[in-house]
Amino acid sequence: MNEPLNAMKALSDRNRLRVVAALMNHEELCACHIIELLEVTGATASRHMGLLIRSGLVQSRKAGRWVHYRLTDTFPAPLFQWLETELQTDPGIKADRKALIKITACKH
Amino acid sequence: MNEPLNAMKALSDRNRLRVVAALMNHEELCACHIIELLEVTGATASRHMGLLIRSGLVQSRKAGRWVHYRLTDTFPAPLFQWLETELQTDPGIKADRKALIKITACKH
DNA sequence: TTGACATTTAGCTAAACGGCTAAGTATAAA
DNA sequence: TTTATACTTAGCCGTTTAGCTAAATGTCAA
Repeated sequence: MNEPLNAMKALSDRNRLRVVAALMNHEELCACHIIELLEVTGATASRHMGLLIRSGLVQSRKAGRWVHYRLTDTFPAPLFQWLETELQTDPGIKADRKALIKITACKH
Repeated sequence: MNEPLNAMKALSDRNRLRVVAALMNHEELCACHIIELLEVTGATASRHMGLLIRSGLVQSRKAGRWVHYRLTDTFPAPLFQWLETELQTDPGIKADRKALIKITACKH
């Protein structure tokens, strides 16, 4: 039960769900993008990402000073499918998608 | 985002996930069955079930002094599918399934 | 109506959690 | 090597949550 339980715990926070939704549309995001999207401190973002990584839903890649995050290739497909359909029409997620266009404009 | 978020919150607790897993195999369970399965007080079980109902994943049916719970017919199918495959092999869930045979032996 | 039983609600406590700041680590640039 | 930058870790604080007991509510039986 631990695998689904940990995934549920990881997704039971609004900001972490926002990050996962963002990663479903962006392949890869830098820590600084996530900080800007969530409007939290780097410390807070880092703790959220650490939890997502320990849950097995997200993986990170270090490139110089930057860390890039992406969904793992073992991200549960049914979960992905469900979130995709549910979050498609969500106002908050749509606002995030729009914000991310500007946020990801400056590449690292 | 609220619909998936509330579902995730509802399933981010071990005992509530156990209840949902039980309801995936039993169509309908009485409050007293859930109390016996989780080995918690009636008050605790009631609070968990209230939260599951507010999340939209579970519905209740009052029959005299007893309340019966079941999954809603709008329970997200992808979520159901994922849980079904993941929980199938889980030792804790398997133990619950076994325990439920005895627990549900006395019908109301 | 009274009593017994099933469940819910209210109120408490301890633990978990999400936010922050400050300090630590690692890498790149000067 | 020193300084600046990107991120993580540690520690604090207020809020939420899961458990409990006790009291309230609702229903059936005597």
